[in-house]
Amino acid sequence: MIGIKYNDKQFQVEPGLRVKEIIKQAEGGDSPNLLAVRVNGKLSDLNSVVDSDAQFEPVTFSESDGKSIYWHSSSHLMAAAVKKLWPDVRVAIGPSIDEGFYYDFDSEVPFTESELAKIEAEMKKILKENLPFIRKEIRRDEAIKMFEAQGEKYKVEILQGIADEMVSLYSVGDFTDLCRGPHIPASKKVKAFKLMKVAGAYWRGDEKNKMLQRIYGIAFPSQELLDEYLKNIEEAKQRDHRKLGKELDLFSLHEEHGPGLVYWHPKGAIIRKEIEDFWRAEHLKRGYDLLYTPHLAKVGLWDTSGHTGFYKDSLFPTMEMDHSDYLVKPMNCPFHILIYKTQQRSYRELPLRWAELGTVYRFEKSGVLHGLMRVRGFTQDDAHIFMREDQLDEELNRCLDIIAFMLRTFGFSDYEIYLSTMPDEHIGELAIWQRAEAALRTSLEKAGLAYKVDAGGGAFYGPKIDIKIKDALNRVWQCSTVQVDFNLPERFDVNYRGNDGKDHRVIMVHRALLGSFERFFGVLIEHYKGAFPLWISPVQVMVLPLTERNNGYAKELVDKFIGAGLRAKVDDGNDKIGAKIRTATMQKVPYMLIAGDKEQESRTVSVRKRTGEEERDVDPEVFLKMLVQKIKDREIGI
RNA sequence: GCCGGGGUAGCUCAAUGGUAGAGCAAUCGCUUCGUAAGCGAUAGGUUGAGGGUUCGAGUCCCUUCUCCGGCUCCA
Repeated sequence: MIGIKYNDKQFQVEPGLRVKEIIKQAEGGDSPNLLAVRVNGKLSDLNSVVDSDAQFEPVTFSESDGKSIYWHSSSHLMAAAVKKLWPDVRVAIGPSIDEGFYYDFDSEVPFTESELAKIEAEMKKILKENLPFIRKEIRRDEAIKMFEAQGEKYKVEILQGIADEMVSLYSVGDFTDLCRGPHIPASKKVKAFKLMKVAGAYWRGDEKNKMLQRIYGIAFPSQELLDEYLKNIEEAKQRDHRKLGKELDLFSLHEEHGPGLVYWHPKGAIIRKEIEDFWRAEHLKRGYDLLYTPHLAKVGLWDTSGHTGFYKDSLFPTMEMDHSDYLVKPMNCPFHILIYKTQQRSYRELPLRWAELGTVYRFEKSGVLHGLMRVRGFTQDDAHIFMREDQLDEELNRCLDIIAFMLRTFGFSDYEIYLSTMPDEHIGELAIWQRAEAALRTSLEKAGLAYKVDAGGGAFYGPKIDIKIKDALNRVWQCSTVQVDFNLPERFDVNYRGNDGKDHRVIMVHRALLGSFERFFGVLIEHYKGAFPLWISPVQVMVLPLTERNNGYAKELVDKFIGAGLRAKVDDGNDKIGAKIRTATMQKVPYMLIAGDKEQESRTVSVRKRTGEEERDVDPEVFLKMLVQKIKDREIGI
């Protein structure tokens, strides 16, 4: 007999029993939510056999390991269905992902909607049959032979990269796949699923390799959970900045006149202006100077900076004028360096913190453009800090502090921070890298920001911190960045005169808080679903006269608010009050002031928020003062 | 750039290879109304562009631009 501990219950069983049988004994029946177990902390199948003392912990869908097992098994089931329908299709890999699963197939048949429907139907059959997942361990060379015989060349390639002598296979029905596992015990555990989309994906993620067809899917233990998931996706789509940008008249793109180039409409432009004003004021407060630099420079400057070499593919082509070639700037840094080098700099004047809202152009590949998030022309809220090495810690702290301040002001709390360290190919001494990485690390910790380390993910010229914000569909976009640069100071020979009378190399830090105005605007639109905080709302107050008789009083009110520096408008159109409210609410105007005969008589207003709350008999003067204060405080709520 | 799917009125979408339509928005008129859509009329199109097949193309074929979803990339 062996000793088993499950859910704090201790008991004795025969050796050689399957996990699920042991648990059945322990629980006195089936545990329908159970997907797998941890045996002494290690994930294991319910079908596995136990012959020694062990401690079991249940794994269910409610935890992340449970989800990944569930989705991984679902991907096997999908592959089983595909192989049944098209035996000639070759399978590549099929993991679980953050939300759901995918499987990559090499198929002559292009998978379209109708194929997805067929696969779904076949999967349903497989689920009904309740086929068990069976694990088998065999020698690696035997596995290679087996997959070679089946023509599964991708599996063979994977196996050739595995060092272990023994590998495990999982079979479900007729479909056997190379897999570490664990898996759910049988196909019936998957209650509700949907194949979401099909997309191309390169084998092993390398664009030189063949493009495979990747089918994405999602699965849940109940139809209700699936419905809820699909509903959430629909709701997220309602937040898409491209849709809201049109509906709220914020910006446009004109593909026929240049993809990836953004036109800011009046309502978008006023938001940008507010953010810019705030940004500039905050920089001046924090010891930055502001710069303006040109949009073009002769090719020679970009040869020195290295852009014509390293980043050739993303530059707009040269313009020739009077026998000289010019390039539109993809970055601001070289210009700031040129300004730095107009004088012999002393150690006494460092650090120099130079900020610019610099508009740059990069020729991004056609397939990567995405609304405001990935564009070809954008304005970076860029700054370069030139400093002595002994100032590094202090300056990085200041960078992180202003980043945290900015993100907080705009109401962001859901973001990911990465510290990217030295890659294999790099320039600069190991000592200075370590020094800079340690400085970045301590500044993050000092700012109280949780971060992940992306080992080897730094740029060749220095380590960096990236902050990524999520969009409505959970895609992450980089906004803030702090990068230490050992490269440009070398290339441009950027120095200062030290107190020893000798020249020393400056340390240069690039940093952006918002990243680009375009991307940040896109993220803001989605974050607020277009219902912006009062201080950046394009129209802050909409006055709605009830009838024509009240137009005069309404205009009087509007003038009062405009006079106090607010953005107020009147809707004196020929609509009923309900329609006017509907229009203003859909435009996400924070406050509607309803002015009818009663209000006009008593010199009051009726206030309605875009959220639907109402308040009658409000003194406009008091209301105005309250709004002015909220704007001054940059309050996020209204 | 690659794979798949799209591009029809300002917007959102219809239209077995056989007369291009609807709703919203716009314009004009009526209506002057109490907290999320008042009524009627009018106007609006080289169906992304170019070529081809056909008696006939929004629809089928080719080229091209571009968008969407991914992949690769993102200094």
